[in-house]
Amino acid sequence: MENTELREALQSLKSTKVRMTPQRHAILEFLFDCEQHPTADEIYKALEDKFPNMSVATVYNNLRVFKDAGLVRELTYGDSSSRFDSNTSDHYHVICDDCGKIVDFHYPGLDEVETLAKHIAGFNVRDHRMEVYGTCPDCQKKLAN
Amino acid sequence: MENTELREALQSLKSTKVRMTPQRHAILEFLFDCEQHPTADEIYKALEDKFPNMSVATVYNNLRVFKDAGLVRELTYGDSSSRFDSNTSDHYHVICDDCGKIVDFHYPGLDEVETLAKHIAGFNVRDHRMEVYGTCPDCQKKLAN
DNA sequence: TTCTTATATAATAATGGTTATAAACAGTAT
DNA sequence: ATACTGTTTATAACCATTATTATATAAGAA
Ligand SMILES: [Mn+2]
Ligand SMILES: [Mn+2]
Ligand SMILES: [Zn+2]
Ligand SMILES: [Zn+2]
Repeated sequence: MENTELREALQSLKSTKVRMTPQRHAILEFLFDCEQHPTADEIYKALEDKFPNMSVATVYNNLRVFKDAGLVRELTYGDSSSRFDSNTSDHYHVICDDCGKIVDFHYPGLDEVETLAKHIAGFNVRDHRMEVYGTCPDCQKKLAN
Repeated sequence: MENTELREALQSLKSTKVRMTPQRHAILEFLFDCEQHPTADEIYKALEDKFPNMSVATVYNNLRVFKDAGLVRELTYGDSSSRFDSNTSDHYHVICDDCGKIVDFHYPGLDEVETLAKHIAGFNVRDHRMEVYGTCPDCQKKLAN
């Protein structure tokens, strides 16, 4: 089965000045097929068989294009690499401190928090970020040995 | 009035192998006096009059020492500089997208979120992170002009 | 189809926050 | 005094990301 969301993403890019190149298509396809949340370098390495001459800058450039078009979200974590998420619907993440795994986590939006921040701090609230940290089941098993 | 929390922090360092140096004391004092959430470089610049020869590595080294001792918390934001918070009590932050200002924000801990993450994802949950983003009152005024 | 040109790619250099290294230094214990 | 341990300073290295620029190409026009 073809990926519907990928088709929609390609369609939405057509309506702008953005041209479709084989590299761009492959990066977008990988992102939408990918269940995990890959880094730029992971995307680069995953495609090096198909595009042995692709520059890492091309990956970064395209990730920015996709981000600006609202097709992917960037997840940032301190000094380590950003991760990219083609799922732009509202969801949170649970992150393993040991292996770095990122698991999607659905939870009703924290509207109340945003409202309170608006009232207490006087901010014009746009967004919020929430993540839960801990040890994933796999790493729990490994640690038990 | 002397800063009680600073005294307690100094006391807790004494009980370890950590030695007290003038630089270390000044960095810790600055962090506890500072109402904002300074970057390493801001601390470095704030102390360059008192310690014209201090290395920026000394600031980073000490921030790590304090972090390991549980005296300060590091707030990370993607590719930009980390910020450091001497307030280790439970609180959240509201952050201005325009000027970068970080405002403390008290809210009952999101225990429910942690519990759900544990049940749904099977994680051994350790903690969580939550931030609200928007435009601060000052920047709202500036934008209104 | 061929032409045109704005956009994309690839190769490489630059950036900037942070960390590593190593020599000099400063307390403390023996 | 000497040895020991931890600290500072200066500097180099690291590494993810971005900037630069010459070359290539996608896509609309002719
Ligand atoms: Mn996700
Ligand atoms: Mn704070
Ligand atoms: Zn894990
Ligand atoms: Zn602001």
